[in-house]
Amino acid sequence: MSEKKVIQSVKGTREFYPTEMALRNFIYSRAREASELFGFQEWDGPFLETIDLYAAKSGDELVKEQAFVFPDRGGDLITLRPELTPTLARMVAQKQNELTYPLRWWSFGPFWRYERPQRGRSREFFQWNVDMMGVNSPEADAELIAVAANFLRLCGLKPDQTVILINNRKLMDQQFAELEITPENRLAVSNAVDRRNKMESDKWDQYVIDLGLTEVQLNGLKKLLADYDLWKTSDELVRLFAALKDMGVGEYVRFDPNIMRGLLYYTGTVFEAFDTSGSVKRAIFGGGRYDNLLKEVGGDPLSGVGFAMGDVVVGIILKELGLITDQTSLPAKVMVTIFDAGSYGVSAKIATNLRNEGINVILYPEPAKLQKQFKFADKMGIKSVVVVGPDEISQGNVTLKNLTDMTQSTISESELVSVLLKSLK
RNA sequence: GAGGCUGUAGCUCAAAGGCAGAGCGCCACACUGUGGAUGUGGAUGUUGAGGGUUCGAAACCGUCCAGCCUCCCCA
Repeated sequence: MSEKKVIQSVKGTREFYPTEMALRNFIYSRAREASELFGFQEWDGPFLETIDLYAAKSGDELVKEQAFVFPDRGGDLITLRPELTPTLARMVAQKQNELTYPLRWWSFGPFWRYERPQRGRSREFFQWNVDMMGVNSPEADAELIAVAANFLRLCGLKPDQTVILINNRKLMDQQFAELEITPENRLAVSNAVDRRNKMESDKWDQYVIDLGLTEVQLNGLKKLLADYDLWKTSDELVRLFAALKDMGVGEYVRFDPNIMRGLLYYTGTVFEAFDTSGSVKRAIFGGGRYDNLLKEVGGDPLSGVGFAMGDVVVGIILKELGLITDQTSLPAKVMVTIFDAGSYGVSAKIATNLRNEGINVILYPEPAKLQKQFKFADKMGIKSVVVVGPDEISQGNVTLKNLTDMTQSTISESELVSVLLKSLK
């Protein structure tokens, strides 16, 4: 440790020690549970893709600036996948007429983006993707939001700790039209809306004026963005919020006209989730309806709705709120000690019997002072320790110590399994 | 890609040009059949890397690397 220099990991990559792995698995298991509650099927695509797949969305900064691209030995440009949606579009397009719709798919896997690592953002991350394709209705949109809300609930995040903000691109487009904002200008205005909470108020006003809007339009826009009842004028949103209520997640959602989302392909409902403490300003997840995705990869038009969630932001929030109740990193609840070299065989057989009953057991790997073995058990969080010394062996007994309440009792070896099964329940 | 802050023991940090330290953790013993407590003792560093200035650098200067924050973008 003192002389050799440890070679650094690649910048922005993740190292999952058992504690971090438990967090990742916690997120993965909750994502799976939420997905499966709604009948979604798990799928995955390649981690490597050609750059052409992403080039279909030309002009996309995601690919040009933020993708890991390198030549393979044949000189072709290979990309570490920065997102899943193009892969989804291709895989659906390839079997478009064989698949059964509405199609409900979910996926959880690694992605890479070459950006500056900072809080909530790394170059390597895991992302949960959930999509429904082949149906276009506010109720379908509501189902996706309900999956996401159920994930929050399963993680122990309460409605007062997180909120899913919802808007609709069509509604905003119509409002922009009423303000007589030209169609060419609407994208830039959308981006301005996205950036509004990052800029000072008067600077933002000037920014919007610089885009070519009049004072009247600016004031109309500001009034629009403050109108939290605007959703009542949209049939789609009225139906969406009704469905969300019926699906039991009304507490988690709120209309917010300021949610636009940068991605160009969203055409209707859009949504993003945040933690209300504001400790992490980034969205926990985001998604929306896209109606024209398959055309770009050669398929027939097929509408869909989906969202994606990275593991980094939600991981920070779960850690901060102390919600990691999972004991995934607990290796075993039972440890069998080795009293001395001569009794190793007895201990090993006891451990084997317990394992045959499906109990996870650590057998101390060598004779050592009991003190040392107990200390190890304590540090590993093991609940029960079995001691098999000369006194026990001569009587056919074992001593079982409960490290949680410090009690211990000597019982016959034949009782051990049933006593342990009972206490571990 | 742009701007700012930071980097000292495993961790959190002190030492403000003059002997590299503390707390916690770790290891051993007290305790040869029992963990967390207590006591005693012990180990640990190319001060992120490599240069420069200086009699002398953890400190000052520039370079590189890494982390954090803001912007860009986004999960």
